Amino acid sequence: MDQNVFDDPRITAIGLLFEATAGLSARFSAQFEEHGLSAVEFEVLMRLTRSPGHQLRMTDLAAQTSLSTSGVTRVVDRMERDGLLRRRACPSDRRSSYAVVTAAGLARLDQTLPGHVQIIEQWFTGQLDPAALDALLDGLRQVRDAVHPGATAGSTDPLPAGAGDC
Amino acid sequence: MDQNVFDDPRITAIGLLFEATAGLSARFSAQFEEHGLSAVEFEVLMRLTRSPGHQLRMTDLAAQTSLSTSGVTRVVDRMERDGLLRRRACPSDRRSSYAVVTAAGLARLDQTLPGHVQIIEQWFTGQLDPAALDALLDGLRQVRDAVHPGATAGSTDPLPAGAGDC
DNA sequence: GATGGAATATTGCCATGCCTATAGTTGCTT
DNA sequence: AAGCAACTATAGGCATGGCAATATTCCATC
Repeated sequence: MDQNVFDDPRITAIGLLFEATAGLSARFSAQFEEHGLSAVEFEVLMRLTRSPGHQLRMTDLAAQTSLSTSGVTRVVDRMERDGLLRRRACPSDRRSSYAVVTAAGLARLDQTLPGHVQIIEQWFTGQLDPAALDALLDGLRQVRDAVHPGATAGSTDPLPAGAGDC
Repeated sequence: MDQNVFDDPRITAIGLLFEATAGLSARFSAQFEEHGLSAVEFEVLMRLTRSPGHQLRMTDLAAQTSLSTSGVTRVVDRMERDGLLRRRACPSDRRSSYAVVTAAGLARLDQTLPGHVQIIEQWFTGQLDPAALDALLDGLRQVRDAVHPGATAGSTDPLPAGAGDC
């Protein structure tokens, strides 16, 4: 084991990426908690709310988040219990069901978003002058397009419909 | 709930960061699994191996990873069972114990690292020309320094000793 | 119109890891 | 020296979420 491996610029680079992301995640989680949400619940709320009709099939929601389908079942269970979502049967396909954001869910997201955006501004976008930020985002976009995990959390991607026929 | 919120450039920016990171994480996890490691175990192995004597106190290991102290107890349990680490009592302070990387642990890391670095090169550093990469890393460094979560995964930071007196 | 394969959501079982409580040390203060 | 607060590692209880199995529904093919 060569000690110099740790000084490899690639190791350093990936370390920077993960440390920056982890630091931001921690701040987000703390703020979500103030509003009674977990990071996953916020992610789900964002994805649903920006989808047509504020709804998605369970499968599509899983594909667009960091969760498996069973994970979606469970987080939707919790959020339905808390009144943030409700399930709606799909009339044209009795296998499917939709998760729909309720008024309470929209209100919760409304409460949470300003602080969320403010944290992004304070610790991320606001840390860099506009040119540096553009350069950073261009680089990230290129990496994201390359590694493309489907569509995950942040929701930058064009929406792959999913609301379909119901 | 204003639909335009989702087009806020700050939301877009944070989305890019998290999607890129998530995509890389997924590739890493797949490769770690080929070598019988989880992401956390790799993180622990990296942190310990780059520390003086290939060892850290449990507390320091927790501070330098994404785990709590009880999380460290449990991951060290597993890795000790698998022969990758062993515990060593600290003679000068009977409260403390060290996690020490074994020869098998070093060998496992040796097996894993080349592929890991290759993935970084293929999907991250190699995706950008040198100037763009530098710009990206400068931006990340600035964000990391601002949000500074202590020392986490990637291990870019100078080491806060921790091997101390034993 | 049957039938078999694909799709969908859910559940059981399990691993992981956090929070809190606990027990053992240490060292400072009186 | 006795007491006490801080520190350290661990264990119990709990929440989360993945994988595999399951039941239901759809659809294409015969």
